[in-house]
Amino acid sequence: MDKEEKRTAVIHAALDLVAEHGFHGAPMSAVAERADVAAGTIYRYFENKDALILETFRFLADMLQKIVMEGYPEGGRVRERYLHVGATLMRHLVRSPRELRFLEQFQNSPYGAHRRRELMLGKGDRNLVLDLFEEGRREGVVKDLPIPVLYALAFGPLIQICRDAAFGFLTLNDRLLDDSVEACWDAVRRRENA
Amino acid sequence: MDKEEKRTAVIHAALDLVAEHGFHGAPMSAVAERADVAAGTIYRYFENKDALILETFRFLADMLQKIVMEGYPEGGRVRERYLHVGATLMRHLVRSPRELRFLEQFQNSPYGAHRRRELMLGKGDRNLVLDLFEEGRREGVVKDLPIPVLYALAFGPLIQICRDAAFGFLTLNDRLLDDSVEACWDAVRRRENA
Amino acid sequence: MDKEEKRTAVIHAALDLVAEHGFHGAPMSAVAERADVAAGTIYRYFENKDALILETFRFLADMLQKIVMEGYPEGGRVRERYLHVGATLMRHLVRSPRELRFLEQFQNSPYGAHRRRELMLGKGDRNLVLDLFEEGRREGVVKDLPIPVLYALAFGPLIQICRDAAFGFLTLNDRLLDDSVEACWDAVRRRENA
Amino acid sequence: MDKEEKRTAVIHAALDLVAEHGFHGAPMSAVAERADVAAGTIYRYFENKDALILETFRFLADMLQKIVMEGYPEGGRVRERYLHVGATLMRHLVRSPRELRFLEQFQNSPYGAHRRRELMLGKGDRNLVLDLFEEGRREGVVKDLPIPVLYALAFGPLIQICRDAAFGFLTLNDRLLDDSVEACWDAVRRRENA
DNA sequence: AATGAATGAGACTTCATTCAT
DNA sequence: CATGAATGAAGTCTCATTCAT
Repeated sequence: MDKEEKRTAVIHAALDLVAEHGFHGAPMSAVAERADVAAGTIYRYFENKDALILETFRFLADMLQKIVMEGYPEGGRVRERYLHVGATLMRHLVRSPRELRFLEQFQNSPYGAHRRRELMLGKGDRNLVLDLFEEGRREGVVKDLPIPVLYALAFGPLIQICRDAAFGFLTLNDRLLDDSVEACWDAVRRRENA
Repeated sequence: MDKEEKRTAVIHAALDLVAEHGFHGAPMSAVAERADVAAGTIYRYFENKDALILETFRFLADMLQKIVMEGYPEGGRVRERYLHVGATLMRHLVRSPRELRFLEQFQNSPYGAHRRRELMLGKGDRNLVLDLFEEGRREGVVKDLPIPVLYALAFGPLIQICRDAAFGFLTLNDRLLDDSVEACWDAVRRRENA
Repeated sequence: MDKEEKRTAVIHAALDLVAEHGFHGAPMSAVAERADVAAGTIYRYFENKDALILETFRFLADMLQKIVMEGYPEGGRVRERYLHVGATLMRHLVRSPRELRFLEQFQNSPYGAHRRRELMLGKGDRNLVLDLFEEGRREGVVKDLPIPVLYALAFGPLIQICRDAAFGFLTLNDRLLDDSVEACWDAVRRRENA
Repeated sequence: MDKEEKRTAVIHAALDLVAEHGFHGAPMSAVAERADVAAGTIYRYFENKDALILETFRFLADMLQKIVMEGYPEGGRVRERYLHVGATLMRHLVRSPRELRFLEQFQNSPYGAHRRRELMLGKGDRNLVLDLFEEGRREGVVKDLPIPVLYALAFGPLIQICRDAAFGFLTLNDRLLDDSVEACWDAVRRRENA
């Protein structure tokens, strides 16, 4: 196991444990054991527990961004692009309840209180969703509401629905999944528009 | 201070501390101090910490239900009734960041993992929101989607928006608040309808 | 064992262990065990390890001051008063190698770096040794040197000699003890004087 | 960097770190970093941390001895020779608070508990100070007290005074420095003598 | 011979819970 | 019933030392 693999192993272990048992149930000792490294080793890669959790989040956020970018209809209409993002995101999360659980745990925790907005907004030069909403507003396709509101309308329900699916409150098939994304589009689109 | 008062004092103390500092910052000793009772006394009223937190959540959920019931347009149309619930809820939470914070902390924690659905669905003989959605579907006013999906579409964004407001990412005025609820209604209503 | 006894037991345990094994060899767990209390109990009486060590030092310093005050020739000449303090101090420390060792450990440690001067100078309204030196200088009995220098000349060797005795490098009888104090007096007294 | 240089680099690093932060603040990893060698390398030159600290002390003790021997008035009178040793020692330590701090840290630590006497007594065939005192006693110039007592009287205060100067409790000029050594001489000399 | 990543024992401290008063 | 001191398991993190490269 080389250096990078070990780092990744720790991140995966943290992801798993937090997803399964919450932050409370993910002591560093357990993370170490699951990653098959010694407790002290974690501290060579991460300054402290906060840093580990934060990097785990970033690892996940990066991954999601990559997934969403695959097949992204670059030149397409705002609606098509949003539907792609929403559906791709859901499809992935529904199949990865572990990641979903982690994101949930993270969002409302001392760790992630102020990082929420990093998710899915991209962190490089390009900000996928922000661009989408701004363009949509300019074109009059999307309601003239503040970005955080649009963000909440467009993605809040999707994640919650995946969560319900993960808990077994709901069975998600492709049809229902698409309908959910479409319903969110109804929330953000201007009513005069299709 | 009689028995019931003491119980309530403990619940309020727990609510405050969890809201302010998270579960992490709400040790039983601090709850006891804030409630002005001895640490051991809490255990006469609540079996353990989990039970205390859970009862605190229920206390809050009951309170929200009462608030939402006030001025509820019993005989009105589905749309009006939803708009009342959504707007009343937001208006209250936006002014009570303490309660909002607690609910957030609770939702994604070992404590509340499986209790999420209790909120706002009522727990007595009557289930406000459930009735609303079922009636709406029957009448063809609301999309024919599973209840959890409708629930996510209708309320998920509202709470998230309040949270954003609490964090200062957003300034909520009455207009924006109403527009947000209206947008959620767009998500759940059948497009053929107003 | 009542409250104050327990506090004292912890202080004694800390004193013993630091004296025997140095700060390094006095982990809180060992202090707890020696004091016959649980590890957590210590923290009811002392905020943290630093505080425990500091209070242990103060306990000792107070004790020494009391011992030195016994039989102190209040109205006597400076020489007599110094000889009393020096000899009483030595006599006590020679019989209490534990206390001696603690004081040594304490002096040059992160804990006591800046507290050195508290020792024996008294902390209340009255400062025994300071008064002694100032009076001696005024009367021309003591050399006109800064207080810290006088302090070093008058007490430094005494403590070192006790230490040597504790380590067995030296056997101290009453005669030798008195001669040592007398020699220190020679260091601080003006040569023209007896 | 050849073998001996590397050894010396490690010793210097240990000296610096212990002086600046105490033993507590001188982990082997930090020593290695400061010495610009790998952590493991230290163990090729020193069996363990204790050994490193001990050798650092010896390095310092040797250095001090060399310094004191410079300009030593070999054939001179006991008084002159003592004054030379005392003043040279003080002058050096006052300008080298780093070395002073190390010696302090060392003296009362698990490391140096029993090594104190090595300092300044020389370790080769010749024992500078011992010879001085013995000769002084024989000639009747020095009090007839055991060597450790004379040692404490003659050198204890000097080091303490340097320490006070290093801590800023005292400002040492040449005059005060000489007076201090002279005062110590008063402690060891027989009163009938000059 | 040198490296430095890995180890894991152990340090300090917190806190849910109990129980003698 | 209430109290709150006591408990001790468990958490985070450090660091002397080893060993594969």
